[in-house]
Amino acid sequence: MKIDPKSSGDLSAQIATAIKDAIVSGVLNIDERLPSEAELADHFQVSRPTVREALKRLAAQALIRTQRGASGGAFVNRLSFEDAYAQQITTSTLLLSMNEVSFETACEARYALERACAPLSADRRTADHLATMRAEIFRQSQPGLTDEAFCASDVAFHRALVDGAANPVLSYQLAGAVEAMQPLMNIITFTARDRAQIVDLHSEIADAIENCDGAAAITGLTDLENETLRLAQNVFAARSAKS
Amino acid sequence: MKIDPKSSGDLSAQIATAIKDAIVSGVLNIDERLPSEAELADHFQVSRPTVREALKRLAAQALIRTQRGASGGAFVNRLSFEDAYAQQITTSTLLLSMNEVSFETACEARYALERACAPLSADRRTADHLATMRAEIFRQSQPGLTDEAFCASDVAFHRALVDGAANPVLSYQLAGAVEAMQPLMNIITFTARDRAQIVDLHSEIADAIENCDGAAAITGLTDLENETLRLAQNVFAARSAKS
DNA sequence: CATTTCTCAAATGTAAGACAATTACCTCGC
DNA sequence: GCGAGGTAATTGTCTTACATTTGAGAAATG
Repeated sequence: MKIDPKSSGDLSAQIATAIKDAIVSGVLNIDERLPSEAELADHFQVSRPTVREALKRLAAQALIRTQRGASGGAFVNRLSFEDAYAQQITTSTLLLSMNEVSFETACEARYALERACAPLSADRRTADHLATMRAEIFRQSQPGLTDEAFCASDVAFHRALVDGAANPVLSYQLAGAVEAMQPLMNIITFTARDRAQIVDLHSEIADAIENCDGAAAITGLTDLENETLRLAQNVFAARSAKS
Repeated sequence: MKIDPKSSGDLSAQIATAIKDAIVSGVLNIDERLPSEAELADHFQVSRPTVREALKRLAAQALIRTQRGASGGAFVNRLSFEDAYAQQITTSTLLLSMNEVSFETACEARYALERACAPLSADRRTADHLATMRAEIFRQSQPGLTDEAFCASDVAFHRALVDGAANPVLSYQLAGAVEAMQPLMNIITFTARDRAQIVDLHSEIADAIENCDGAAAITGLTDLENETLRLAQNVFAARSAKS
């Protein structure tokens, strides 16, 4: 399983890679126990702290979990969709915030992906998904809502739309695209009129999904994308005019 | 910046979270140097190995990079699209291999997402993208190709298609969906006739992209999805008949 | 005999100190 | 002025030790 080829980087990185390869290639199966830290240290001819650093690298990626006590140790972790969601969201968020991705680019990607889900969601949505969408629409129409809460509700609405497709792989992929947009959306300060328009479009989309009309849902999403872009342009124009 | 709230988990996990929050919230900027390990240990009132384990967790997520020597240390890393690609691909691959995702579900997600890129790619593809697609099509028509090489070329073809959309966020999202499918595709042993059909569909898609015809590209992708599903069903039927 | 409690061993979690390796910076000699 | 070498700072690694948790078996007790 565990040869350590003379590659580059720290020892802990090399060991982490070796173990990761063993997991990916199936040498180590799910829920199988890894050798103890002392045994690994002996095997790789390094000290225990070095092994521990390697294990922490893997734990950070949710590849293993550790348990203390007798018959404890490190176990290969089944990567759950929830773990993957979380990783996706933080990675996507950082990617957008650190790389000066234009609002247009991020928006385009998000709505392109959402439109991909729309026909499936129109086919398969359950009453539960519809109820969530309607509830978020209602919340969004409440006047006292802060901008942050409005955006959070927006995310919840779109999550329900995506989850309606009943395809966990799609949900996983979209989680990053939808949630990572929230910080960008938060910079738009919505006027009452803006919100009303968005809520109307949300209702239009929800209607289309309820009527199992995928094409109408796509149209609604496209309209929403254009509206979002228009609002963003206003904000950016006002900002550059001020400076 | 760095308070350590009484949360759960190991000390190293808590410290890693604290630093990550500082990065995400902007307290630490890109390329800014973190305090030295000794200073962090002093600040958090833990030992240096514990701090190191926390830093390794962050390094595993490409959030920081470290440098030895005087004026070395840990620096906030700009999360590049390439780093994010790599993370996405390994996460997606493990997610599919560890969760008994059906071939149909993965296939549906992949082609739904690709169809989302098709119109954009038809609009924006460069000669370079087209050339890559044609070259991969040519390679796929060579008779001596192994199944693995055929699948790898398939991935390269679809990557070019996706990259043609000229939207790095889309490329990032799709990288996982496309590449993670490869292990699943590899279980299909293609006959010569299968390959010819797939190559024809690839050509059809490339033609559509060349002619800036997004609708035709979507049609071609849908046909390819159906063909892929048909092949997979044959394989699964043959397999269950044998057992 | 059943049940509770104790103790022990194994494993991870944490700490402290030391040394090696690397690298920027400073000083000194020319 | 400039190059060579030394020096300090910092990460990388090793060693040793102790603390904490947890399961399992032994022992005590009803």
